Amino acid sequence: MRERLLDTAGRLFYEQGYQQTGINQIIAEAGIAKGSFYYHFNSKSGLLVAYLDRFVNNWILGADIFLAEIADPKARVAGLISYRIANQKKNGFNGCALVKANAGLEAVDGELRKYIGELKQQMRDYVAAVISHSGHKKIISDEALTDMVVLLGDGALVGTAIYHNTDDLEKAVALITALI
Amino acid sequence: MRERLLDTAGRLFYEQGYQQTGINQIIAEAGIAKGSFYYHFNSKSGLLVAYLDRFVNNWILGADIFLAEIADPKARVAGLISYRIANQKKNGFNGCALVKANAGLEAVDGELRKYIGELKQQMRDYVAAVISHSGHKKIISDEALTDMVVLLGDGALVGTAIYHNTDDLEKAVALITALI
DNA sequence: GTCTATAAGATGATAGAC
DNA sequence: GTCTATCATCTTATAGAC
Repeated sequence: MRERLLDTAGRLFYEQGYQQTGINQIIAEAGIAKGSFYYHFNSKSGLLVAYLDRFVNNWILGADIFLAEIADPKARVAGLISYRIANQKKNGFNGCALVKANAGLEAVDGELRKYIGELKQQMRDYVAAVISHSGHKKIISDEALTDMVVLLGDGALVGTAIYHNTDDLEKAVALITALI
Repeated sequence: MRERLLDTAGRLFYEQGYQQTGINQIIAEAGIAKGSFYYHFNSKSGLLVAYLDRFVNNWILGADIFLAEIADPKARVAGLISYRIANQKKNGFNGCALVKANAGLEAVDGELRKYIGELKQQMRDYVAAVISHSGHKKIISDEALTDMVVLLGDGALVGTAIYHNTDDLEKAVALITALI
């Protein structure tokens, strides 16, 4: 039941946004009563935290699987963006789940925003690890390349969420490929 | 009155997000009755469109003023990001208004998302114009540099909205400076 | 652990007086 | 053009039966 709620809520949060998705819709689509929902989660924002946590875990696990297919360690750096392209094609071009969740919070809620920042840092650490094992051309430093991949990736996902295509992500792949 | 509503709503939309801001709060802070609000705007999303339109106009006007202070046309390319740093410091580190508004819409509302895409294109055209007059080193093409500036800028604003600082934007300045 | 019924309040929007 | 009063609906969350 808890898993079913997380699945349904995750899908709706990502497609519609956190604020746009009400408890009523979540329980209706999951086929679960309201009382049961509040047995498993203490509040709507508690559900959001659980969802974001699972999202980042799955993102890293999925990246491991995706990059394992790429033999050349240099190509894996560009593969970090290709992975995002694959994710977007699979999940409806709604951009980054963390960014979308962050935009759906009041400016007041610094606690939750801080937590999102920590999750984002986990993703950045993963990117940095891939780059450190890549043996790239060192046109720019490891750190600068990490900035490049993270910032270009996030910027391109912004375009993805607005235009509902992967054009910007493909531009990002081209820009990064020239540097590795 | 209409201007006062736009000012108040714009500030609240940007600080809190579109969905988080109710008509009641807008009219309370603007000191205007609900009936008067609906005399000036036909709906809440009508107000959003007017606000976004004005935002992009002001963004371009502000960029003109900001870049006029920079003598070297090459330095103006990096100045496009410095401009965003100045904006964020002035307005509370909430990222890009268009991105934030887009995240606050249902997936269903394709019409409004398309309009946001057009506004975003106006900003990109402005960036492309600055670059075409910059006489940069041509390490990469005009088009690739435009992608770079737009995507790095948007990506860095994502970090700004999450961490409430300009660290990522300053990294973007460094990356771009190395290319011009 | 799941359910139904309900609470208290906020939401966007409208009607009609002045 | 601005106001007050009101509408139906939706929101998150709780109480208590089974």
